[in-house]
Amino acid sequence: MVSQTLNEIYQLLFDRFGPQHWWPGDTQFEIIIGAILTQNTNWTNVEKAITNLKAADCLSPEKLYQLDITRLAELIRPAGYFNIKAKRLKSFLNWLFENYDGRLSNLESLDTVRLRDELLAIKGVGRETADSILLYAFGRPIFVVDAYTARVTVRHGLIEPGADYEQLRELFQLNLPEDVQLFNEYHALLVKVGKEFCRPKARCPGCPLEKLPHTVEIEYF
DNA sequence: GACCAGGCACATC
DNA sequence: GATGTGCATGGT
Repeated sequence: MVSQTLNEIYQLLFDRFGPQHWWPGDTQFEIIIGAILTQNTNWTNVEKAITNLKAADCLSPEKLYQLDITRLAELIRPAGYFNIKAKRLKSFLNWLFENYDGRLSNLESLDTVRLRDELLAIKGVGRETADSILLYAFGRPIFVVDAYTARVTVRHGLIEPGADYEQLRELFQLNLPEDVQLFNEYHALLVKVGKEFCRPKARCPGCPLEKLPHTVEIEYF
């Protein structure tokens, strides 16, 4: 039973690592900015960029909307891909101001499917970024998939190699209760175990999931 | 010095 | 629809 295995994995991870307190961020807006900045980037680099934005007093929708894009790129430089990410942050803010008066509170009344579709229409916001925003900034019951999610589930035979993003998201959403706090903690725990043990092309001694069957050889993923 | 990191858009086939 | 490439800093 898939749901049973998913529950077992969650318990093993939670028992080992405990609560992860995600998303690291003080405000709804900071969470959204972090979600864009962390694309294919280590979180410690994102923290430096966010620190710069705070020091420049630019971490609000109004300030960031008005900030010169060249200046914005300078501030977020430590997060890498700074030119493209400056554009992506601007495209989010342009959407917010042109359609919702620059107010995140105006998004709360949208249903989750509508909000997801609108986020995905923004250049620079893909599935993982949109779903991170939905779950961690808006508290919607959407399971966030990332490279770690794929690696762990493939290695333990829960899904076939090559499964796409939506298949992975359905694996969790259809086999777990629709619980925002569970989705929050589960995704964070998968990132934790991915960073510390379930790494590319590496065996994982000491991994909390070590005793579970591995149906896919490490070399393949 | 190589490899990796909490992706995405775009070109090409 | 699948695959390849550019984007870039900082830690291991």
